[in-house]
Amino acid sequence: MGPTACGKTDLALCLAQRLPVEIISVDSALVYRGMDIGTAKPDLEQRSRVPHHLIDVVDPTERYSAARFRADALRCMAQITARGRIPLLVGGTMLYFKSLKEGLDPLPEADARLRAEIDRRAARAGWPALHAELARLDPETAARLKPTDAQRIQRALEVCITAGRPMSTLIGQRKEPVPYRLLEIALLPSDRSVLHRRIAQRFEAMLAAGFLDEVRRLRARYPLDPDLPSMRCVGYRQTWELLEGVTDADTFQARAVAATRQLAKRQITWLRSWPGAEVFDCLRSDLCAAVAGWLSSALSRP
RNA sequence: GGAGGGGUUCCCGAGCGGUCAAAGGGAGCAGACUGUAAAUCUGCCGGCACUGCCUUCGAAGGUUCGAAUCCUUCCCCCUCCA
Repeated sequence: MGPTACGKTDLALCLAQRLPVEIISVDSALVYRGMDIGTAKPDLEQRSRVPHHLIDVVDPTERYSAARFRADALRCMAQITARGRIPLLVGGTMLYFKSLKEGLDPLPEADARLRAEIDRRAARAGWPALHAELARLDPETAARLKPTDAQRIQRALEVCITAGRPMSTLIGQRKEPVPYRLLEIALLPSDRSVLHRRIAQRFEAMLAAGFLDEVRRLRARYPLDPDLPSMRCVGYRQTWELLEGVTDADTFQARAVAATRQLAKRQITWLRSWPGAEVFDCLRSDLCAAVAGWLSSALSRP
């Protein structure tokens, strides 16, 4: 587990040379087919060296979810362990890690029609009005949500309406934790400014590698719109604005890099309070050896 | 050379005699997070011995009970005429 641009891919490939692992991507952006450059997806050469899973599993027009990730990851873990190998879960989507580790309550899944309906009402009445409605359906959930938190209000209403009962009564019940022993490793940069520099340099490299053309091709190939989860990914959202002519090139680049820094910050916030994780400085030069050493000794303990 | 416009807290940008440490936005920092999570949301954001004090609105003077706001000189920047 680690923030963007901290070196997860390199570390995973290095570890794969020392341990019998297959890699499972824990990343909400790597799941999209055709979104390669902007997501810093491991390339085909890298993926040919070690089996990778949960990369390129949906089109950018589709939606993925934490629940779907959990099911997919558990299936992969079963298959990998059946082959006598070790699943190496690598990524920065902390909600996915959490869902996998702790399980999810049996909530209804997303309902696109209902969400569209809720959006229409919000456009008319405003989110605070929908928050007030949630307070009638489910006071407990409304109390912990801010009237400004559109996304969670929408989800809570969706759950209450489709389940026919308050979301708060469905939560905290029978969550099933992962049926595997986890060795949790958190990568954190000892110096944030170094990570920020890496992020900027990596974005330059993405542009040089044809990131803009990648997005143009995606737009030509799929009926995309800026509200899709895929097009709200860091970098893609800003590129969309550039291609639509609402920003200039300089603003675009500054915004994309800033959005990446902010993503890293949120990931770091998760990791700081992640229970049970062994923390390594992702900037140390002997990172792979250090992690491999810790892993093999942890693996040798029953 | 002539005519205008402008220099504001890290950046952009409002303010145009007191209610101004100075709107708003961005960046940054901190945090929250159950099927959208690379999403969404919240707080902080000049300094300090912090219900107050100190430093700040290009620089230096001046007017005033009181100035980022008015006057003078100076230093930069931009537009236009030549």
